[in-house]
Amino acid sequence: MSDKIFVSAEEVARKAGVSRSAVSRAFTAGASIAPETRRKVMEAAEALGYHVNHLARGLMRNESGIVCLVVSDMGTPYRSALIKALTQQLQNAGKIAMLVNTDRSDERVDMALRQAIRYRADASIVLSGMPDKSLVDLCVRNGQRLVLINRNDEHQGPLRINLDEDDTAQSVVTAFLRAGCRRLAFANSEAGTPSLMAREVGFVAAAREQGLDVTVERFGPTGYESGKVLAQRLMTRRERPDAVFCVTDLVALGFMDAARHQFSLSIPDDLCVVGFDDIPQAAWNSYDLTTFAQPIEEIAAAAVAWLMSDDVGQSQSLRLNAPFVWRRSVRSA
Amino acid sequence: MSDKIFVSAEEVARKAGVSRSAVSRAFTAGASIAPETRRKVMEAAEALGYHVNHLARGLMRNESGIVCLVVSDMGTPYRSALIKALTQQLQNAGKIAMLVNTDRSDERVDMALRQAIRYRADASIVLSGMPDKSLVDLCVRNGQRLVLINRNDEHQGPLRINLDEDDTAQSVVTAFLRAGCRRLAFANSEAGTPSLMAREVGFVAAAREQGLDVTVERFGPTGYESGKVLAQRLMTRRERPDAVFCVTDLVALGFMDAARHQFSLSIPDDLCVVGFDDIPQAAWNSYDLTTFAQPIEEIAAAAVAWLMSDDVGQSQSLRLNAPFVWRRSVRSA
DNA sequence: TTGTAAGCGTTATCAG
DNA sequence: CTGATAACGCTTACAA
Repeated sequence: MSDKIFVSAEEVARKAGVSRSAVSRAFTAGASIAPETRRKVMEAAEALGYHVNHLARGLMRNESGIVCLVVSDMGTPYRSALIKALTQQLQNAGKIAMLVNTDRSDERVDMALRQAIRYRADASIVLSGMPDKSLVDLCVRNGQRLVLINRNDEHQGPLRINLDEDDTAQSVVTAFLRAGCRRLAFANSEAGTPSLMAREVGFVAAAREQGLDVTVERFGPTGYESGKVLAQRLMTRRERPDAVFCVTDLVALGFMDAARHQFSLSIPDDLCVVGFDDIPQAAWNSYDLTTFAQPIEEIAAAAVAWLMSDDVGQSQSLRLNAPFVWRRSVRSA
Repeated sequence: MSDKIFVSAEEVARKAGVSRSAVSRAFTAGASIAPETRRKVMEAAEALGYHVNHLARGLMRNESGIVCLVVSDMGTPYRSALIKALTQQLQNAGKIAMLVNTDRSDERVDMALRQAIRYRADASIVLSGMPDKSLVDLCVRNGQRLVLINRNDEHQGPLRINLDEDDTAQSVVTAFLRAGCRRLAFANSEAGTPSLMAREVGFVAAAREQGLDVTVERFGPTGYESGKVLAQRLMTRRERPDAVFCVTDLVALGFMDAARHQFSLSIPDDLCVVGFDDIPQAAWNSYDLTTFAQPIEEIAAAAVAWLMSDDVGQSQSLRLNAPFVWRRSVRSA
């Protein structure tokens, strides 16, 4: 199938009239080599089209330079934005991203981690799903770094990056109350991941503190279509909600579209809506959605910084803020 | 920075009481090994947490299993959908995707291809930008396969996948005429890539055949915000267009939002809009955009099939269809 | 600063 | 079917 014929350091050495190790040194940052020798090597390398074999280098150095990104739903705005930020920052740090798609079953996350191990990835970053504990242990035991983004769990060893959502529920409730809303609802998916469920629980609790009940509805995957269905369900209730907190922006946008086009509701006059993520579409004129901004660049920066750092770094947990973004989907006064 | 300590085949061999090569065979599909021996090996491997080192395997087999994806604007709906399809299909074919972000300068595409060569990727798939001819040659010379998606150019060696857009311009003009539109416009970005420019040229030509002039406007990058600016420019003209073909869906959605919210126009009553790509957002209720569907799965399938195929495959060019998707942004009668 | 030589973890070859 | 042995292309002591 493939018969690649790459030029090796040996050939470069011959052409440049130096030893094999001189070639190696020429391509190693901070190696002790005479400028003149390096020039000769580089010249020969350029002429022959030589490129260091990172497979071999990784084998020797015990450091592949590869970082494995484990992701599902990568077509989604939030996920793709995060992938973009991560690949960019990894490249800036001299690493290269390997991308594993884990759509379908959760078992795939384990497969992904296995791939990472096979390629001796320096680290893995898990954006979706939860790897089996035994595999996490295996990674850690093998000295492979592991970053878990938004999977609030109790694994030992890896870096866990989560959002600090202590205040979000409070903010939303306050916003809704100020807007004069009293019939609150929460639109959730059936994904049931910890971070999503925490959002629901927090909102219900915060509302109760103000003496308000929340109508909770859950349906399907976490996306636009589910938002529409959730609107159909919530908006046909006897006590129609006048404010809804949607578990993500995508759900919120679907909700808004159904509310407007199927129920002829006006937003924010008849219904206030808040989402979560601040995907680009949330800012589009048709929606102008009030939401919380995922600190994407900070997440990526934190992940990369940690996996580049020298210290052993025991199990560590990081909490980042998701700032409230005020737009027009909630009445202001 | 990293001191990974993975278990090697040697250790497994010792534990299983067999030779190193037996272990290798146990993990090689179709190798001649006794079932009992394989069982012993697998058992020991499982117990020790052994995983074949693909760096070493790639070195020996001269086939890394890596396919390099070269992409810019990966946060965009179309791009991320294509990445998703490609990673999925590559995995199904037993390959793994390496992702290189080439945002910023075009020179980065060359850097990306260099990375692919360094990791001895079995193939590279370029979704954005144009690599330098010398690098393409280098890849080809080294026996690395190369797929260029939507970069209609004249390189030798690689597989080129393009859309067959011969009929699209015609379809759009016909649709606009049927809707009773006479003042046509084309909203383009300033990216100036061949495929985008071909869209413009084709549309202008098709309109002229019907005796109609097209007002062409170009602005900024190819995205939502540019669409808004383009609307501002086109809709303030003396002869206000009553139909616009936007170079991509993202541009079209921005255009629609500006037309509606800044010029209070009704779509499709005052203005007909057609886009290109059929990103998920085009189907959202707020837009319901008539557009052409990128055959994403077919593109991915074609790319993967070609790079898995055995035949030497001389320079080859593939043209896929982008079906017209009728929605409500164009008056039907 | 340079070259020599050993070794990284595999797989392919070739006897047995 | 199995086990030794020689690659694969590179880095890194070590000695010169």
